[in-house]
Amino acid sequence: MARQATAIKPVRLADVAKAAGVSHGTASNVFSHPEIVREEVRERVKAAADALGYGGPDPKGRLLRAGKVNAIGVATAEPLSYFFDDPFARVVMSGISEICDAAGAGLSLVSAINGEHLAWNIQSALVDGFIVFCVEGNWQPVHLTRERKLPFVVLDFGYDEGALSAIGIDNKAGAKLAADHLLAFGHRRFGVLALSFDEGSSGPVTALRAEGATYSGTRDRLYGYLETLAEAGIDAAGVPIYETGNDVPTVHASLDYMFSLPEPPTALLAMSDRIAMIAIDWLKERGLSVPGDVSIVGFDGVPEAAWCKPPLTTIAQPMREMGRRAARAILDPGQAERRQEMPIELVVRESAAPVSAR
Amino acid sequence: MARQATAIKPVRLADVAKAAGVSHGTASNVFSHPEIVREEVRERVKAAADALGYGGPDPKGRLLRAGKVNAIGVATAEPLSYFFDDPFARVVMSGISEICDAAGAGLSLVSAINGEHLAWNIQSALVDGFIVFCVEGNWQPVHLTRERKLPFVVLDFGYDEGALSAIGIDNKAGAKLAADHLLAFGHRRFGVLALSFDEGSSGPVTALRAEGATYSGTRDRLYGYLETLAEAGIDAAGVPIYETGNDVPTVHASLDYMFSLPEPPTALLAMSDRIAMIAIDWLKERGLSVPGDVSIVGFDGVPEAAWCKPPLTTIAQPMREMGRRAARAILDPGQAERRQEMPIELVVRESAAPVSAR
DNA sequence: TTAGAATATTGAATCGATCCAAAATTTTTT
DNA sequence: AAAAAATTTTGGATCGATTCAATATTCTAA
Repeated sequence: MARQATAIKPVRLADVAKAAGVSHGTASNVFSHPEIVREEVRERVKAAADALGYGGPDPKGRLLRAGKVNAIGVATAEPLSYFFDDPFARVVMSGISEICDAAGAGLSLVSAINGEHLAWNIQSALVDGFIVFCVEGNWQPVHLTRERKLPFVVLDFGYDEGALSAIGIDNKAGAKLAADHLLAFGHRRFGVLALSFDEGSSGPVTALRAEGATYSGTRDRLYGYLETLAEAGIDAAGVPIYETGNDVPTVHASLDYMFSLPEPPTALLAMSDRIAMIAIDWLKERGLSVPGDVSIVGFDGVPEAAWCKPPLTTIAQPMREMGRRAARAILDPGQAERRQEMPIELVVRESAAPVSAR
Repeated sequence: MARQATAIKPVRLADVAKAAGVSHGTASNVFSHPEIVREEVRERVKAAADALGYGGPDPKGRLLRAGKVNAIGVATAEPLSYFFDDPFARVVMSGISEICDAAGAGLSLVSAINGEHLAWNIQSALVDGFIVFCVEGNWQPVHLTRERKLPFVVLDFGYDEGALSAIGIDNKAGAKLAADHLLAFGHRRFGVLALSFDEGSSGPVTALRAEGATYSGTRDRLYGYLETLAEAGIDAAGVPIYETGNDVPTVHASLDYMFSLPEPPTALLAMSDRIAMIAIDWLKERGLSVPGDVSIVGFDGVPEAAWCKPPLTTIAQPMREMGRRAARAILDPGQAERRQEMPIELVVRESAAPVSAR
């Protein structure tokens, strides 16, 4: 049997109907409502379909009439591989999948690094609604998606324009939790390993940096840390803050900076688990023990954080549940609330401990 | 601005045209070929669209005319979350993503645990072609996909019906590589931790078990192991073989079995990295050192295998490249070959070492 | 001013199905 | 055997756009 892919002229339902000597209405029924057509006719039509190599009703045609695609779109401005590589995204996607599976819905991933493609891809995506991964405060996909006038939910990683239906967390409260935990262990010398405040920037900064920040998540986390420290009587202005790009080189740079200070920190507040894990590796390589010499608390609650050495104490977002909610909001758009704030939680593991006696 | 999701009556291009007092042909051009319509008219139509809350040309309509969806489908009979959770799948997906990104194509994931949904989802997926993850030798999605008469490629994890375009590896050759490696270290007492030969079966087996196996991958790997051992003068009939379900309980059972034998193995041939990693944990818990007391070689080359303790020696499949090829085959169906056999490679890490002197 | 060229706009045909009211056929009832 | 009821089949309308040949309009040049 030769490959069929090269079929020059696709067979249409009408062709099958003609060949079987029935109306197209009947032919359609054979495939969509077989129970209402007489057996004899049904067989004849099916035989004709087989003979012509008909691949079943083309969903393109069906779709137009049906209206509903039965698929939810997930959009991001990151490359598509983000969905499979990024630990955070993966857990969220897993939650989304769960709901799709239960509803028998499909999942369409839409992305593009290059802006032009992104626009087109979002405009032409065949979906009933969008979940937008608004990573790194890039709002373009949000706007594009909104244009489609389809149900959509923003998975908000630091974005809070009131007007849209978003699912997010209280970043400031999360940061407070982290700082409180370290404070309770008696730490007084802190360092903040921040995420970007604006697209692509990095380097040592002061608290003022947060003011005009594009990424409100970063800003809120910083405020959460600093306010908590201040309440504990620590001079927030003296706390070194370094803006990293959530990648190895900038995190290394941030640590080079902090540990060359006259009074290096004994406690590190990392705004992501990724940063924290990179930091742990760096510290171990420098012969500093975690949490013996330096304690560190991450942020996000990525699965990897549980396997790393030592297991990372972190602020966990309910990622899977966020995914579930987002998917439900699309599949059942009626009851989407304006904004859902999910609870965060301090997950105590082994990377933070009482300040050492030495 | 109120939520739009509840729009009772979606606005159609024709409505916009009417409101703007132009033909629908012109209205269509405003969106699809704006350069050929006079500026004044263009603005008028756009204004009308805005006023009516038109979300842009509905891809459902456009699609029917255009023919091409510009999306590739990935189908499996596993739940959707498989794509985000399974380490093997993730790497393959990452390769697929790469090509989709480059081509500006979307990615539609299709699945269903329940067979009925699967059929429907595959039949109604809006895609230009399918990549089928034929895990665990479940052929149903393959047949369903073939029915669509679209380009499709099977990512073959142990399936080799000649008639279809598949991408796979030479399982037997891979198994030989693994066995040779352990043989070279002087091992003479082996144990085989097999994958299933048929849907859901497990337990201790003999080489005969492979004969009628549904899963040719499992069969070929077993033959590869056994033949190589036999060539080295080892009595293949004396090698314990245990069929596992690639999960913790059955792998534990397999180890309980092997290590209660009078002459427990010093070298383990695992048919998947997952099995190997579960085995390593089990061995360590029993106080057996790897590779000091027991050497083990995995199969697949999953990323985790590099991070585990000790890092796993394994037979790597070029998963990412398999994904890339599959995606290319769909996007450019002309030159899909019948079957592509990808090279496998022995990745030497630390889980296998010379047999200990004791 | 006007013929001719260049540019814009129109509207019918098309994509591939499903739906549904009406017509045809078969079955049941009287 | 005719009428009534039930079951099948038909074919036109529809979903929402794009395309393209034909027509209308505007611009240029004489």
